[in-house]
Parts: sequence; C-alpha cells; structure tokens
Amino acid sequence: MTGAGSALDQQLWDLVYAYDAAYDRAARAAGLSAAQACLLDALTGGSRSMGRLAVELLCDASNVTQLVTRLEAGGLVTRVPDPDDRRVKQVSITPAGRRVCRAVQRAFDFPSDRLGRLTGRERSQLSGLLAKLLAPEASSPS
Amino acid sequence: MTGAGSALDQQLWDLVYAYDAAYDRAARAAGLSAAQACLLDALTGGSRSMGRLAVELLCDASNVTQLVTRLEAGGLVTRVPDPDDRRVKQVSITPAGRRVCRAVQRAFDFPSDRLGRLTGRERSQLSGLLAKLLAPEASSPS
DNA sequence: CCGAAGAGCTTGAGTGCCTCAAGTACCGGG
DNA sequence: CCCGGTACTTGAGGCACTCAAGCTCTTCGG
Repeated sequence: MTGAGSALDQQLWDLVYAYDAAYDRAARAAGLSAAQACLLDALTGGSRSMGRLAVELLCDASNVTQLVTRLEAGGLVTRVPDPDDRRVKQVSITPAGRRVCRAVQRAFDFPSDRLGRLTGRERSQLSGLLAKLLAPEASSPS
Repeated sequence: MTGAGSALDQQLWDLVYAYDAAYDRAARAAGLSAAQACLLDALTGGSRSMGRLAVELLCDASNVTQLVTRLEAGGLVTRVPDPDDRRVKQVSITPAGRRVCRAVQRAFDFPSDRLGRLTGRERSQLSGLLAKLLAPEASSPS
C-alpha cells in the first residue's frame, strides 16, 4: 500500500532507524555528536590530515575544520602542522580522546546485543546475505 | 582491533550507512530533506495533528512546527485548525505533496535494488533473521 | 458562570551539522 | 621570482533539533 512495500522493506527501515538512534545515544552519552564520534573513530587508526578526513567522512573540508575545532577544544584531538608540508595539518587522537572513543564503543551495545541473539550459524547466514546486498554494483559492460 | 569488531559488525554499519545515504539522496532529489520526507510519508496515511506527528516522529513539537511551516510554504501540506478543538491543527498532505512523496519513493531505489538481488528463499531467510534482531527486548523476569 | 489548571501549538534563543564561496598560507615548476 | 595549484580556514547561510516562554483554547471545580 505504502509503495514498494513488503514487510522486509519495513524491517530494513526499522533496523536502520534503531541502529541510528542507538549510535546517536551512545555518542551523546559520551558527550559527543554522532559526527564527532565518527571522526574520532576514524583517528583510532592513526593520524590523518584534514583533507584525508574529509575524504574518508565524505564531507566538505570546512566541515572537518569545524568538527576538529570542537574536538580540539575538548582536548580529544590535536592538530599540528606537518613539518614536511606546512599547508597540511595532521590530526591525532589524544589519550583522552581514546578514552571517550572507547566509551562510545562500550555504550553502543546495539550490534553486539542484537547480533548476540543469533546463533553462530544464523550469523554466518546473515553475513552471507548482507554481503550480497552490499556487493558493489555489477555495472553493465562498455 | 577497532573494538567489538567482527566482519558482521562492519557489514551492518556499511548497510546502515548506504541506506541512510540513499534515503537522503532520494529526498534531496525531490527537493526535500530527509526529515521533511519522513513527515510527508507519515501523512500519506491521512491527516494528523501536530502533536501526533511529534509523537510518531519522536521529536519535539516545536520541531514539527518548523518542518510543517516549510512544507506548507512549498504547498506540500496544509495546516487547518480542528473545528472540534481549536487548539489543534490538522496537517494534511496536498496533491502536490503526494506527488513529491511518490517521487521520493521512486528515487529511493535502495531497498528494491538491493533486496532484488536475493532469491525469494533468501528474502524470507533474511526476514526471519531481522525479525529476531528487531524483536522487543526479552526483558528479564521479575 | 467564572477562574484556574492544563493541553496544544508557536516563538525565540541557542547549538550543531553541513555546504558553498572567498580568502590565506604554502608548495612546486617555469 | 612569479604563477598555478593544494590545503586549510573563514564567513555566510540553511536546516534539524532542543529547551524555555508565551499564547489560545478547553475543561473542570467551585
């Protein structure tokens, strides 16, 4: 009725909705926004330049500037000029930032809680199905 | 390494991310924000009061006021005082609103595209798994 | 019938995310 | 040395969202 509409569509919507809400709650519980939590998480793998963060987070460079400014004000990241190329700023997570990041992960119990309801067999089934859903577009040949 | 971290966790994240992005693109292609598209979609089932919308969309009443104001300015919804209780405003979708809403649904090809990759058997498997994930908390007994 | 309590919506102030357009500082090649 | 391009920042502006106040209207007790 509503359009495309099988029950599966609805389930998918519900899942995404619940997931988003849970992530937002987890971030907020640690005093961050979802965007800030994402940025911080991206830094757990090591320093990144502003530009690289913009690419990874799929957003504008000036947006990264603002996010980093806020996080830096909170002492969660540092932003230092790269000696090799002084145009570049290297952003790193601080120990405090790492703590907060872990707090977010701990508070984000949605995946473990929910996936924990499945048996090992079900999990691998789900993984296979998701892989099929997520596979890159098999685009038409030239 | 990153934390909780199985491949399944990552797949779930990727799915949600792709889903969100697709919805946002679909809404934007129709000239709406995601929030506006949600509100419009909620109205396809019939008129709703402002308060009811706030409950359904899980947000503040004053937020609804603003969203409706914008949509009304675009001629996509109407807001008329309820004759039975003149405190209440009934919000309804207009024909133009319905058209835009359908445009969003048409542009939001993510679920049909992706779910369309599965066989009927796989879809019902997935549906079963999602039902398990989405089931309300089986809270502990007294 | 009146006045107080409360419901429903709006307004105003404030925050954050996000984008685009300009601007600044710096690299590298001619 | 100058010029084009790169990396980041700044400024302006839009939208989503929240909280506190305010307004209108209903309801209920006296």
